Formats: sequence, C-alpha cells, structure tokens
Amino acid sequence: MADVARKAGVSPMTVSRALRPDTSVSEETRLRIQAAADEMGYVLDQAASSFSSGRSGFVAMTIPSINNANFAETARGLSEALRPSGYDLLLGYTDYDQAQEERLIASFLRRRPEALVVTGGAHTDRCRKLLAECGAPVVETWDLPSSPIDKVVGFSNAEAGALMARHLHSCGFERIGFIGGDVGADTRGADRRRGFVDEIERLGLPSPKLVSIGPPPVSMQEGAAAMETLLAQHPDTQAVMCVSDLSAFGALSAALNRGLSVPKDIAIAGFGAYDLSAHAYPPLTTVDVSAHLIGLKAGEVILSALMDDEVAASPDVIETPTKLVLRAATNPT
Amino acid sequence: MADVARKAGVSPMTVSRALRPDTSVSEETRLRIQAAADEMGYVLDQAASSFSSGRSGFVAMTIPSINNANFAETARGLSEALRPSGYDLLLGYTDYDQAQEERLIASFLRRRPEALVVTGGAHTDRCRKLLAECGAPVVETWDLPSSPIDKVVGFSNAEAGALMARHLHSCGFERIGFIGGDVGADTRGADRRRGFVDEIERLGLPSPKLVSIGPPPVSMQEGAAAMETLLAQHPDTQAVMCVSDLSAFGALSAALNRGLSVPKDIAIAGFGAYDLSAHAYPPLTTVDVSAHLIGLKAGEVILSALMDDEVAASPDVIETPTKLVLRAATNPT
DNA sequence: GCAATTTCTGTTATCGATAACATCCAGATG
DNA sequence: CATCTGGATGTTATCGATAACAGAAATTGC
Repeated sequence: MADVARKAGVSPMTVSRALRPDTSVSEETRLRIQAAADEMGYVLDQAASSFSSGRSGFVAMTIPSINNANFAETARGLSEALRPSGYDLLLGYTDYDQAQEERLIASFLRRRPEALVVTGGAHTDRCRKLLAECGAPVVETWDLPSSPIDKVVGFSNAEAGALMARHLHSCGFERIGFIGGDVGADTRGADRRRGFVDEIERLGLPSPKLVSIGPPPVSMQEGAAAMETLLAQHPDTQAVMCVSDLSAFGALSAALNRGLSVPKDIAIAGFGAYDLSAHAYPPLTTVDVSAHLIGLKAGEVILSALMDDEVAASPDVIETPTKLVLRAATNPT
Repeated sequence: MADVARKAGVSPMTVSRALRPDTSVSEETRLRIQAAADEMGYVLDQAASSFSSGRSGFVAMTIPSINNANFAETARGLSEALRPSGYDLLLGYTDYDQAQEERLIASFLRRRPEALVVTGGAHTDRCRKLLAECGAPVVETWDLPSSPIDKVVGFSNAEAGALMARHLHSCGFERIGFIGGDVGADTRGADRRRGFVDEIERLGLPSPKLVSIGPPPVSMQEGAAAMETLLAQHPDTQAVMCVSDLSAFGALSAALNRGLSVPKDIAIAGFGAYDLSAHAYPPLTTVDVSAHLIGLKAGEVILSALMDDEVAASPDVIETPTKLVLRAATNPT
C-alpha cells in the first residue's frame, strides 16, 4: 500500500480511504489512486484490514447439509441479502450432528464473524454458551426455539406437520402413516412428526403408523425402504406423510415399483417443496416453507442489528410462512 | 492472550505455541495453558494470526450454483480433504456467470486464500490473470481445459456426451434428440452437446434434433417445456439425452403427462447421476462423473502443492472417471 | 473581508499474534 | 568432567491497514 501511495503521490492513509466506500477523498485523487493500484496489481490485504479495524467482514452460517436444496436456498437468500453490504459468507455444514456444529462454531468464532446464523434451536450446552457470549448477533433459523439464544427467523415444524395432518384428514383418509422423523439428530423432523401425530389423534383418527428411517440426511433410498416396510406391515394404509420430499420421492418410487397406483392405492405427501416434488409423477403434495425467504429475512435481521438502529430494530422473532401445496399425489378423486 | 499467559505463568509466545499443533511445548505446560484459556473463554483471533503469520488458512472455491447436488458434492469432497489440515473453505457461487466469477475471485483474493478451486476452464481474461498471478495454487475442475491456468481435476464433457451417444446407438435408437447445452454460459453443457452430436454423426445416424433451453441453472421446469417442444416438432423421436439429470427428470414428467410410455415410446437419458435419477420412475440412464471424488482429488492436489514436496508433487492434470449408468429409461426391450 | 465551517489529507499509535533468534537447562557422549 | 545436543521457553521486531486526531485548503455566511 505504501508503494501505491508513493506512486500516486499521497499518503498511505489516503490510499486506504480511497479504496473504501463512504470515506472522504476527492474524486480526482480517488481515481488517481485507483489507477495506480490497478496498474501495480495491488490487492487490499483483508487480513490486515480486519485486524486493524476489528471488523472481519464475515457472517458465519451453519447448515445441516450442504447437499440439500432447501438449506442451499436459505444460504443463497442470506448471501444475497448481505452482498450489498459487502459481507462474505462463511458457510459450514454440520451433518446434522450437534457435536460437529459445536466444533464448527468454535472454529468460526476464531474468525470473529460479525454475525452468526445457525439452523435449528437445538445445540450442545457449550455451543449455546459460545454463541451467547461471542458478542455478535445470532440468528436461529428453520425453527421456533422455546428459549432462543438471540434472534429467530423460522417456523413451527410441529405446526407444519399438523397442517399436513389436517389436509389428509380433510381428504377423507383414515389409515395414515408417517415415514421418518424419529431420530434425535434431526430435531426439526422429529417436531414435524410429533405435530403430525398429535393432530391426527386430535382429529379422532387412529394413531398413525410410524416407520423409522436411518439418521439424517434422509435419502430417497431410505424413503423407498421405509415405504416397503410400511406396505408390508400395514398394507391397508391409505395415506402417508414423509419427513421430507426426498424421502417422499423414494417412497413414491417404491409404491410405483410395487405396482400400486398413487394416489388411488396410497396417497403420498412430503415436506419442503423441493423442485422434484412438482415434477414427480404424480406430483407430490408438500409444505412450502419459503427457504429462500428465511435466508433473506435472516440477512435483514443481521443488517439491522449491525446498524445498531435502536429505532428500526427488527423484532427478535420473525415467523416465516408455511404453506400447503396441494398436488395430485394426495388427491383422493 | 497476554492475560492467558499471565494466568498460566508463561510468556505470550508460549501460549501461542501451546494453542497450535506441531509446536514444541511440554505437555504439562500445554495443559495448564489450555485450562487457563478455556476458563477465561479465550478464543484465538485468527485475523491477527493470519496477519502475523501470512497464512490465511483459507481455500477459496467457486461453483456455478450453490443449489446443485453435484457441485455441492464436490464442495463436500474438497472440504473433507482439507479439514484434517485445518483449512477453512471460502465458498462462493457464480450463477454460471463469468463476470460474477471474476468479481467473486477478486473479492476472495483480498482474503489471501492459500489455494483456489474454480469450476470449469472458461474465465474472463481478467479473471485468468488474477488467478495466474495471485501466487497460490489454482485448480480448475469439472473440465479438461486446453490451456489450464495451473492444476486440473476433471473430465472431458465432450467425451461424456459421446459416451451417451454410443450407448443410445448401441440400443438401436436412430432418431435422437438433445435437450439443452445451447447457451454459452454453461460451457460444460455445451461441450457435452457437441461431443454427443459429433459422435452421433460419426456413427452414421441422422443429426440429433436440438432443443434450446433457458440459461442455466437449468430447471426441471425447462426440461419439461423442452420435451414438449421436441415432441411437438419431432414426434417420432426415439431417444433423447438431456444436458443434466434435472432437465431429464422434467422431460420425463412431460412425457408421462402426455401419456407416453418411457422407454417404449421415448427413451430418456440425463447427465450427472443425481440421486433422483435412480428413483425416477422409470429410473433414468445417466453419466456418473464422481463429483465427490473431484473435490477430494482437488483437495489432495492442493495439499500436495502447499507441502511443496517436490518429490511427491501431484501431476498437473488429473482426469477423473466418467461412467455410464444404465437404467430402465433407455432400455429398449 | 474575515470568521466559521466544511472538505480533504497527513501523522502517529496501535490492533494481536507469530517469526526469528537467543537463552537456558537436562541429559547424553567421549 | 567438559562438551555437545536438543527440547522448552523467553525476547524483540514486525506484519499492513486503520482509528483517532491534527492540520491545511477550500468554501460559506454575514
């Protein structure tokens, strides 16, 4: 930077200012400095910049799986919301493992992110402590934790399950099943199942048949296997909700392979409104949780918190909409 | 850190050493320092560490889309390969836009990544220059560029297209189509189409009917629309390859919606071996490009380059395998 | 026309960790 | 017993940018 300053005939301080937005340097000088920097191939050293200014320019985010269209959408939304303000996204995945999440958060904190976004409201004790005491805004997403760490942008997974329960009930199905959502690692999936089961029972229908599935990430393969189990044990099942569209898609393929007609022989619903649910044959009924919007809102919450606008501060909890998406796979006619 | 040092009764330098691997501190002292640091909630400031040591601890990676299972797999592979060495992954997506890639790379370079991984071999001139001159190892992936910047881990997209062409020919199909791959933004998709078309012609079959598709990312929706166009214009088409499994899946749904039987009326093949291709009904024939392996190999190449082991240096170009995956959707019997 | 204000630029100190070098000491070696 | 060796620890200088403050030049207001 000193070289650039010499070349442009100014002090290093002026170069520093010229290369940042919102700093007072005359337009003429800025252009001259810019030209000198470009010509010399000078690139700002952000490590030094972060060190000196105490601002890392990072927002850290953890998601359960990098290979999941829904969480990817949330990451994209967050990234889009933050880009105009110049923040870089530090993205990591936890493999649905709270211990892994803790390690990841601890590692991220060394980079002094200016805000953190995590998925879900369930964390190890130490992880909660790290997040609560790190001094940066924290946003929990994809959930409505009962005792949030800081900010929340999400929805009730239990209510999403109940929503689907009411739909299947309104379609006239009575012998109903649920695939997945039993493993502790995916607390949101477990919440959906709980909401679904409770609502089915509240509506006076027989308790849903539950089929376990392996630990997350739940694959299509596992959905297919679970469907075969369900059909073997309870061949008279009329409708089934799966913990995600991916498992629902696997379940659909298993049903079709068995020669069943969907929804005539068995209706299938998923969760998450993945693209594939719209193009499955028949298309799958699902719940749209506006994954992209969650990311956008989380970004807005962060920016608002970082501005420290006491006046225009975001609410601490933002509930995002969930919407039933009706498709042929649960249409009883 | 000075506080921790005081508390543990050592110098700051010893604390610095104790908190890093591969540094000589007696086990007893290390434990005492670790305890003091934990108790005080001290977290290393990596910005300062990077600044001082000149090593950022970052590897930067750009992928076309964050919401694509294949690229996500490559990112996961890279991340897994690098984790043991303590590198953090700085991940960004280009939206299949070279200008966006250039901006992203320029932004990443300010963080002084110790290596960069990019997707494909097509870049803007300035981007090539930035990458070539940044001093860090660069790995181009998912392609075999004719004039690589540095290292390469990938495969020939044209050959992958030709592979599928030979398969469809061997099945006895003659009137063949190709959906997608026409837009410049996705050079790899264009390569696949070129390889496919050339091979079909070389085999003496009539030139494939080509159907355009919107700019990437190619959605299932667009695959479906393209299939409708193809069926309207060339209803006698016997087999079609799509630029990706996602568009193939959309095309499949369009064909089924039309009341066609797959593969009896029309055979469908995709590319990429996405999970959904295995569980589509009927399952889709595709090309497996070992996305995860690409990431792993890229990570190994980087680690080897950073070790500067002249002896065990990785080759500059690693060709990863592509494998035809035969499934019912192109089985003519 | 002169003081008051604003705009632009320069000076100095500093952020927190680590590289490089120096030192000390215990045990091995001849 | 003197010397050597190597592991463990301390000392000093430094990385590159920016915050905070200070000063100079341009502009404004009455």
